[in-house]
Amino acid sequence: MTLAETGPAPLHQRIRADIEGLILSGTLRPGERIPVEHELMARYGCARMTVNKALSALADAGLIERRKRAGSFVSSPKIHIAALAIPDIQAEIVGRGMTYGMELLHRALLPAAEVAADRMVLKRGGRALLLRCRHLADGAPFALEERLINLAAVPEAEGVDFSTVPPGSWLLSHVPWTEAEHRIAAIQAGADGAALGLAESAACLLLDRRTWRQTPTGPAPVTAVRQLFPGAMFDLVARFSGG
Amino acid sequence: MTLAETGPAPLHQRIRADIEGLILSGTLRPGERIPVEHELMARYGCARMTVNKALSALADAGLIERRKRAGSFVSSPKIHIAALAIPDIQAEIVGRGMTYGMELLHRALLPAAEVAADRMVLKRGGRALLLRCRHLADGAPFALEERLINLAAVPEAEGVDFSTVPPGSWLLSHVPWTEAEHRIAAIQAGADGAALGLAESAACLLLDRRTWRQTPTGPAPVTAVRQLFPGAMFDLVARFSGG
DNA sequence: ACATTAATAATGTATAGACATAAAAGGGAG
DNA sequence: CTCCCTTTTATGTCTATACATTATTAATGT
Repeated sequence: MTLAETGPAPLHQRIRADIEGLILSGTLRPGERIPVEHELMARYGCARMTVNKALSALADAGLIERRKRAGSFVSSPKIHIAALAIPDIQAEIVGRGMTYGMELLHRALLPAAEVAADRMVLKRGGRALLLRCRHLADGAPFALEERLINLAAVPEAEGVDFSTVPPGSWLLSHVPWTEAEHRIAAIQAGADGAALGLAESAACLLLDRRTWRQTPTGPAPVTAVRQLFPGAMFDLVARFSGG
Repeated sequence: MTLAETGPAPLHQRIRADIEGLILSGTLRPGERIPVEHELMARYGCARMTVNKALSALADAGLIERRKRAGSFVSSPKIHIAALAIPDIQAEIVGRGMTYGMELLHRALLPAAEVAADRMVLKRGGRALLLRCRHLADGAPFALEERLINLAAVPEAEGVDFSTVPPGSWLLSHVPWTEAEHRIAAIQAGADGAALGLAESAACLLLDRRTWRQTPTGPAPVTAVRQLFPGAMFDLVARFSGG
């Protein structure tokens, strides 16, 4: 068995790939019409459902728009660039081929009154767990994290030993979240610079994320994180896509 | 016709929505098994193809994983957060309800030798257009942009009057691109701060983007941009998704 | 006991046909 | 000419069936 042995792709995937190729290569330009289903049926010698599956997938992916009676048309590139926001710093570091380490700097239980309303809105009498930790990649500071966990939504968190388990990784695998709000900003390191080995004036990336989970009585806040990254750059490759 | 009149959704969408709801609400947790197709057929009183379409869509969306002989399982949340990188600053500003303005600060034709290889690799004898401009929102500086356009890939660009048309908007509507590479970083404003009305030490967001277009002889560079945003924050809301 | 082989249960792909739905195009009445 | 109605075309959904693929489980033969 050689590596080149990919095997033949299913027909609907081939049709999809063919058309995708035509669009990405510029042969079919935005606004142009794609052959109607019956034509593709004839061209590939298959049933309409097969063609339909391919075109539906392209439509789902946002590459084409389908209009009844009119046909299918290449959509103009609406760019939803993928990905930033690192949900799991441990996974990110390991994925970069470095060894991960963490230090728990601070841990406290806060009554609702002490939690800033702009970070998380808790019910009266609720409590939150405040964690402050430092992530290390190959021993060097990678990020500083301050996190609030709503103990009403995630009571199990109180018993977890977060001195070895990164809170983000633990939450990701234990709590389903349904909505998140992100903010990204550039700020000067200030007093936090020391923990990252930076000057106070050094520019940092600040990632602010709050997540909610769906409950019968509406969305309940799960966690709020603020992560500070030193000068680090995030590279991301995006492909043309309208989804 | 009232707004509430949504009409009944197609069955496969309803099935999909039902299961998605179970997952997002936490009733079905990551790793748990989803009823097999025959069970769903019975429950909804429909054909297997219909159930299959719903489950395939969920799998495409990354909410579930399907294994032959074993069944379908809720996947653990792999987060591909949507969107950052502002492809069209004009659209972004207008979308925020502000008035857009721009100033072309500099325009030059560069021979290939003068283009830094880390920004764009040009063929011998090729030329690039260098543009430097400032974007304004409601009259205030919004971003500083330095852009290179490969004239071999986009010869028409040489004749365009970029003193009124933002280069990003023009390129987006005239050149199909197929691949882009992004970088994001936080840096201190330095000498550029003045043009943005900032101190030299102020932290800025730097967005670096390079795009290619597919050609018969392989991908050809189209443009390389470097955009500097003052303290601005980008907000984005993401939903649970694995796509 | 162990390796090999067969049965089985689940998903994956595909077909041919049916009816529904939407929008464009055309035709006629006023 | 304009408005309204009908026709036509293309997509949207769904069914019932068939066979392919794959991994597990069970059976079998040494």
